[in-house]
Amino acid sequence: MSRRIGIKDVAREAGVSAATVSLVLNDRATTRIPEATQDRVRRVASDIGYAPNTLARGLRTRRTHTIGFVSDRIATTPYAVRMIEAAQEAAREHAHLLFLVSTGGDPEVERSAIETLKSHQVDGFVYACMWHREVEVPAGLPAGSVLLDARPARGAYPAVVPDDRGGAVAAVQALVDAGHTRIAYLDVEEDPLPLASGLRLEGYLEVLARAGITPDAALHVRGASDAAGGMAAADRVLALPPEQRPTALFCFNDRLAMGAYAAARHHGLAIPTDLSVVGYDDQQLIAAELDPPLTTVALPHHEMGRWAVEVLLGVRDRPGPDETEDGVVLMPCPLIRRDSVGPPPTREPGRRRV
Amino acid sequence: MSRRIGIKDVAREAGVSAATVSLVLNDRATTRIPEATQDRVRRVASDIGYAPNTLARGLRTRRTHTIGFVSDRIATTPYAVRMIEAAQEAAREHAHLLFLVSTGGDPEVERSAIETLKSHQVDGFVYACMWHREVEVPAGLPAGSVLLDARPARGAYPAVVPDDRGGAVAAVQALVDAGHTRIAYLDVEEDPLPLASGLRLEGYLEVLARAGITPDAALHVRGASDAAGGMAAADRVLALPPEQRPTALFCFNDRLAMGAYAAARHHGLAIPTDLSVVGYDDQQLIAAELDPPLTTVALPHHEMGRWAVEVLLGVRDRPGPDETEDGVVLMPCPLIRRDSVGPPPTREPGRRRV
DNA sequence: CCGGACTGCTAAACCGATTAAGCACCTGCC
DNA sequence: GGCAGGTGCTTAATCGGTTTAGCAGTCCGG
Repeated sequence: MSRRIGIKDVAREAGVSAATVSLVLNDRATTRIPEATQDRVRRVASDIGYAPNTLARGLRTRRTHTIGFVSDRIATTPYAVRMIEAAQEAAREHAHLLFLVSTGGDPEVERSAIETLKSHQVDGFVYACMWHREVEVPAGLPAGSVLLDARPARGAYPAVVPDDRGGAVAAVQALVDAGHTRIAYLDVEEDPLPLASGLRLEGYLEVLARAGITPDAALHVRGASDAAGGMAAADRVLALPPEQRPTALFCFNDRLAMGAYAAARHHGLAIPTDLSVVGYDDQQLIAAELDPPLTTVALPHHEMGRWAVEVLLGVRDRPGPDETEDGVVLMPCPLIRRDSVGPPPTREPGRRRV
Repeated sequence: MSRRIGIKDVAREAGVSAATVSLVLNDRATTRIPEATQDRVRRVASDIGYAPNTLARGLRTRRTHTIGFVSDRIATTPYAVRMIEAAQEAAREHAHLLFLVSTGGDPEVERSAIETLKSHQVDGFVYACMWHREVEVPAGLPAGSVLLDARPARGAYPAVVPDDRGGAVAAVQALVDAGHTRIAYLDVEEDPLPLASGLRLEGYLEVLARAGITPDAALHVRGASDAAGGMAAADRVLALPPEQRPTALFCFNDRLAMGAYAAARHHGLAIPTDLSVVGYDDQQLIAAELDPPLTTVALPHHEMGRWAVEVLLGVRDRPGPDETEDGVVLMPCPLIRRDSVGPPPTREPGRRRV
C-alpha cells in the first residue's frame, strides 16, 4: 500500500502550504483566508480522501480526544454495563474515544493500566466500580478523574453514585401509599455489607418514621444475595404469627425478590393480592419475567455513565453543593411500577392456591 | 504542572544522546552499547520517572498498540459482555489497549466510528455482534479485521461464532442418554429467525436421527423469546395426549426454559422427576436461580472474545480448514449440567402437587 | 511618493519519540 | 606510519500534524 494521504498531499494538490491546509481544516484564523481558498482546500481534501492523523495532532496539541475508562470488572452484574455504554455514547457525542480497561480489582493491574493509559496521553480518566462502593483511589490516578458508582475514601474527586436511600424511600413510600403498615425489609447478608444495604435501610426507616409506623426488628431480615437467600429470608417473616406477619416486602434486590415470590408460593400467598413485593435493581431478566412482573427500583446506570464523561469533558456543570452529599452526586433511582404491589389484604391473608 | 518528562531529559541526565536512550530502552542494537551505559540510562530513566509517549512512538513506528472494538450494542444481553471483557484481557496480555465503540447497529455511526478509529491509527479491528448473525461487513473495515459472533455475508475475514449446532447436539444427547425418546424443541419465534434457531434445530434433529427417534412435528413449537412465550409454548406440548406428550424439553434459551418451568408447575409436573428441561445461554441470573437449577448450554463468549484479539494480533494460529465451516471457526458450547435433567418418568407422569 | 495597515498566505519550530547513517577514537597489524 | 576494523556513541531525518512569527504585496491616506 502506498503512503497514507497526509496534509502535505492536500497542500500540494491545492497549491497552498501545509500550514494553510491545517488552518482551513481546523477553522482557525478563518478571517484571514478567503472563502475561495478555503473551499478549494476542503474540496481537495475530500476529493483525495484526506483523513487526519489524530496521533500526530495529539502529539502537538496535547489533546488526544481519548478517555481512559478503568473499571474493576465489566461483566459482573449485567446491567451495570449500561454505565459503559452510556459513557461511550457521551464520549462519542463529543468526539472522544473510550479506552476500556477492566482490572479485576487487582491494584497492581490497576496501577499499570493507569500508567499505560497515561502513556497513551488520555485526556482524562473515569474510574468505575460495578457496585456502589467506597474506594481507595489508586495512586497515579490524576486529580480531576471522575469516579463512577464509587465514592472516594479520601481526596476530592467528582463522583456519582446512585441515590440508594432515595430509591428505598420511593419503594417503601409506594407500599405505604398502597396502605401497608407491616412492611418487611429483606436485606442482604454479605461481608462486608454493601453501602447500598445500609442506605436502603435508612430510606426504609425514614419512610416508616414519616408514616408513624414503629419499625419491628423482626421484619428486618437478611439473606444471601440470591433467590435461595431471598426465599429463606422471606420464609422467616411469612412464618411469623398472623398479626405480626408483613403484608409487604421491600427486597434489597430483584434476586431476593425472586426468592420471595417462591416463598410466597409455598405459603399459598398470591402476589399482589395477599402480599406486595418491591425489588431493587430492575434486572429485566428477573423483574419483567416474574409472574406477576415485579415493581422495583431501577439503578440509573445510564445516567451515571453519561454524567461521568460529561463532567470529565467539562460539558456538564458540576452540581452545586445542594445536589450532593459530601461532594458526591446522588443520581435518582426511579421506581418502576409493575404489578407486584397492591393494597394489603383486608381480612385473612388469602386462601391456599392449588 | 511542568513539562512531561521525555527521552531528552533522560538523555541529558545520563549524559548521552536521546538516540542512545531510545536504543537502550528498546533493547535495540544492544551489542554496541556497553552494559555500564545501559544500566546508567535505565537507572536515570526510572529515577526521574520517565514514561514513554506512546503517541510519539506510534507516529514514528506506525504501530499504536491499540485495537478498535466496534460492536452493535454492548449491553443487550448480559453475558455477551464477557466477549468484551475477554477481548480486553487478551489485549492487555499483549500490551494493547482496546477502544470500545458501540454503534447501536446504525450503519452511519458504524462507518464514522471506523473512520475515527482509523484516524487514531488503530492496529486492527474487531467487529463484534452481540448475537450470532450474518453481517454485511461495513465499508471501510480493513481487510484482516476479525469478526466476533458474526459471519461475513461476503468477503473473507477471520471470524468466530458459537457452535450452536454442536451445543444443541450436546443438550439433546444428554436427554437421550437419560432415556428420553419424546423430546420437544421449544424454539424461538422471531422475524427474522436468528441463525441459532435453525442451527440448534439441526443439532436437535441430528441427535434424534442418530438415536433412531422419528421427529414429531407437534413437538417442535415456537414461542416469543421470553418467559411468557416459553410458558405458552410449553403449555402447548404439555397439553398433548399422554402418549404424545414429551418427557423432556430442549429450550432455545433460558428464558423460554424459565417459562417452561412455570408451565410444568401449572400442569403439576415436577422437574426433573416428571419432566426434564435443558436451556441454552447459561444466563446465571436465570439458570442458576431456577428451582431446580437448570441444565443448559453455555455460549463461549469468553473464549470467542479472546480468540478474536489473539487472531488479530497474530499470536494465535488461525485454525486449519478442519476446524472451520466456510472459513469461520465454531467455538464449542459446553453443556452445563445442573439438576433439571433426569430419567423419564416410568409410568404416569407424576401426581399433582399441592 | 512614502508609511502604515491590511490581506493572504508561508517558513520554520515544535510535539516526542525511532532509526539509518556516520563520525571520532582506539587498537592492532603490516 | 598508515590503514582496516571495531567500538561507542551522535547527528539528523522522519512520522504528520499545529502554531507562531513574519514576509510580500496591495491599498489608502497624507
